[in-house]
Amino acid sequence: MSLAYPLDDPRTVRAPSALVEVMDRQGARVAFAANEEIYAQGEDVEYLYRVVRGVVRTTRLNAEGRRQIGDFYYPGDLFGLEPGPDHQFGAEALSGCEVQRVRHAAVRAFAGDAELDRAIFEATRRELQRLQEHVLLLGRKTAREKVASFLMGAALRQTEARVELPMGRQDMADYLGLTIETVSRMLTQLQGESVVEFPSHRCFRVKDWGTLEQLAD
Amino acid sequence: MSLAYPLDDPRTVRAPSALVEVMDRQGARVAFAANEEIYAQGEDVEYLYRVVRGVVRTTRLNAEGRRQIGDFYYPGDLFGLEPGPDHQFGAEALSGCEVQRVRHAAVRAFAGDAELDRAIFEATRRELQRLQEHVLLLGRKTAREKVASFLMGAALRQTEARVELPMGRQDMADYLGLTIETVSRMLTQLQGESVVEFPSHRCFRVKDWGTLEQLAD
DNA sequence: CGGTTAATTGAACGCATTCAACACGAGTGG
DNA sequence: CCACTCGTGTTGAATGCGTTCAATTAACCG
Repeated sequence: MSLAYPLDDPRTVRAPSALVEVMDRQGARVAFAANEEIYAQGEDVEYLYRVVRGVVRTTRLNAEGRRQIGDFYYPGDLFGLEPGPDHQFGAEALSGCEVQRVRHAAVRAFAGDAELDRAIFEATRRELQRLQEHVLLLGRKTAREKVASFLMGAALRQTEARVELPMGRQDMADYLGLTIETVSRMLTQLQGESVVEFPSHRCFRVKDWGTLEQLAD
Repeated sequence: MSLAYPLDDPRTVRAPSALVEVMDRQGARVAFAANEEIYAQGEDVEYLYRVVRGVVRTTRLNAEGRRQIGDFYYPGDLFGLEPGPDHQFGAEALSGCEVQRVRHAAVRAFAGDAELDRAIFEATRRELQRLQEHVLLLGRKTAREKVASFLMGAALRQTEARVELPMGRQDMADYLGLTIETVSRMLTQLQGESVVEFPSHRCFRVKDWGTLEQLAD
């Protein structure tokens, strides 16, 4: 077997077929209502998940109740891959959603299949890249830049001009390390400068790609 | 035994044996002076590295010159494993240091060895864990908590009561997403409260583990 | 329509930054 | 040994960005 050498750009790699096959054969589909918990922070890692429909968020709460969102997972994305034996972050259905899940034990039974190992490794590497960007965003960006980066990411995720935001302001804030008020102010500001336009709370359109790109770095 | 392993630290992540073997056989040792660049941000990923002596930092600069430190790597740690084909972060010798490096191509020649693949995968997962903690630190901790977390991490890295800090204040600040002044103030504050004690700038001792632990979460 | 939650806006506050001055230590040469 | 310098770290005062608290508005759903 061979892992992901040479290194390719994870952004170009989509759903790894070998893994999808195993998940299709061995995995069960489970539906979750909005805000329902898929697994809890601190729970043992048991399953490997894949989003079929809807969006999933991973969250972590500290002792004082401050919440940090790890990431948002869209249809096709793998999640639940964690470095340790227990979940550092919990997972919740953002909207009503459907996920496919398979026990790690079942995946392990297929170990030896090179393509499968590669698929899991790829997913882990993609996770690494997301986290690197997240660190950069949280560490050295202003509120304005954080929000711009977020909108940029959402816009790049879809091809249409009209971008749908599946999450509310609180989720955005907890991802960006800000408060809802600051997020709201920055959105108003960016809209006032005609960088973006919000026909409704959960939907926007980019009007000035240059400025947005520059702000997002 | 061909490899110097100057590690007495239980928390430091050691390179898995299969990988160490390959690096010993195929890898070259290279020495770097303090602040010398090991590889640049944006450069192609060519080698896999392992710290032999000294400490390495990974850094990323944005357009405005703001710097974010990804992590610090100690003897025994693997670094240079990145998710994409090019380095998102550059690597520099913090102090004078010695690293062992092996081309990914050489590692690839040994692919097929299950233990080796597993070793690289393990290293990637450890990287993931470090990043998860970093995200949490940057997103939802106060300056006081950030500095406390940093000291906690440094203290847990070694068994002795006297903890050596290999990096300066600027490096600490750029890791924590703060300024040197704020870092300095928090250190003075924690010392004033007898949580820690600094006999010199680069060396400290924990006096109140309970408080430090609580601050670090 | 109300009833409820989510989002925006305003005003005051506070934490971290900024800018500036000062202290300290290490290395160098008189 | 002291004076000098340079780099690094600390401290002070003022500013400002983002938060906090509070009130208002908008959206959603019966």
